[in-house]
Amino acid sequence: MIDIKYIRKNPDRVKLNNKKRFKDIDVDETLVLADKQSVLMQEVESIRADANAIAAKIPGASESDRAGLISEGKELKARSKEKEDELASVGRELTELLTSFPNILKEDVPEGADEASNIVERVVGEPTVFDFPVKDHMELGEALGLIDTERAAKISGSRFTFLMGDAVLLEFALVQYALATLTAEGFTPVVPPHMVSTKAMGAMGYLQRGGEEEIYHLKNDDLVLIGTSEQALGPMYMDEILDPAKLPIRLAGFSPCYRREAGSYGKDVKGILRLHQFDKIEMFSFTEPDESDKEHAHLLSIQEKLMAGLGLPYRVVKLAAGDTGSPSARTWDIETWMPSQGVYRETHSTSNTTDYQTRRLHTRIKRDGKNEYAHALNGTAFAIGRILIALLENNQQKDGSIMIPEPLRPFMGGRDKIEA
RNA sequence: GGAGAGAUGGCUGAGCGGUUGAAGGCACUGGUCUUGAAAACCAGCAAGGGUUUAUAGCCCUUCAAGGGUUCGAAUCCCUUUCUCUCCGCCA
Repeated sequence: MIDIKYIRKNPDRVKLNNKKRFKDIDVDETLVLADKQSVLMQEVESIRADANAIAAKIPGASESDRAGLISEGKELKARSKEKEDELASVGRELTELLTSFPNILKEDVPEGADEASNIVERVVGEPTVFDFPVKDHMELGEALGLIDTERAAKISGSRFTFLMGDAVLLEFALVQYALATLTAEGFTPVVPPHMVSTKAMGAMGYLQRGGEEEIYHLKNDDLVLIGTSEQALGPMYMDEILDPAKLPIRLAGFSPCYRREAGSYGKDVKGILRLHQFDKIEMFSFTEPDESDKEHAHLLSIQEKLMAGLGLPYRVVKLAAGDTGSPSARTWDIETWMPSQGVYRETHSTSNTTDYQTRRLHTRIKRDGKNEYAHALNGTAFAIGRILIALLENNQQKDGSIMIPEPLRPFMGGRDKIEA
């Protein structure tokens, strides 16, 4: 959600921003509605003030005055009720409109409708070269007893998998490596609830405009499964006022991610690139408003540090306006080289959501006696499925074994390769 | 899952239809006293929103959350959530 005051002050900038993001939202209508709301609010408050004044007179009033005051009070009450109903309906309409606004993009975000306009900022490492026929992660994984999607399909359907054996050890090695790196950076490891209330999910902005299609809903309990730990970490400080001295708050969430993948039938059906369930370590930061840009660069640098440790070839991409998610003001993706596909695929993402989520969450900080919305940022440390693909494919040897990156070896019993 | 008790300001704890936005205590802030500190004494001290140059004033809202009764609700009624005790179940 963006600030109505901001829209009022900069209507043209908001219009331009929406246009860049290919969102057709009526800014003028929103402003008309907002004005209507503030007029109504003042009317309601003034009626209430009158009603309060009358109620205060009654205890001391004479018997003869009493009846008159009470009927006057009744009248005001009825008038106030009428206005309140009107105000509530305008409020609902306005909130609905406001939540459809995307965040205001940072100046440096490239224009363009889709990923074709994304900017490759740098390429690190060279696409891996093999002097033998390259196998994809499924061939490798099945041969080594790491991945069994067929049996998973039998019990759960498509887009599920059994990770087994060294794949599991590799997952926990990645988790350990990431947590060691992140705690050194001041992150607090967090295992969050995997189910959150629809209220919390709604406050994170994931339930509007078709968002609910993507989310598993446990209807008996009105809980939803998180699609990323961000959805549990963001609402953690809902309705709280944070002490700026304690910022930034840096959280490293480890959790499964549950995704219905409703709109992706037939896309990436092979292997473990796109699953209904995968584990992920996610970075999440709350900062002061003027620190979020610096923090965003920092999150990206941590992602690159983690990648450098694994020695995988990747590139950093800044997403174009149309490819940037609604809550984000700027998003960088890290795309890692996938030898079997011969392309870079997204393995990491980091977004500065500025005050877009914190405004709905009412997560604020008090500075110089004033309340301001904190800024929130998120970034992938490792998404287990995709990083496993990259590791298996890039590190495969001619004999079908997989070299283990050096930083993971201490967590793999000191071994340097996975073999049959 | 069953039975009961509860939720009030930073903390503690009164209030149980009408100057109660909320007694008292602790903590905190300022002052007197003191070489300094402590103690004692005096004074101040909730938050959110609107209006405003204002962290002045004025107005609205807030005693877990939501709804209701009433001219008037922290106080009465309903619903929900959470906490505690006992029983049951369980990793």
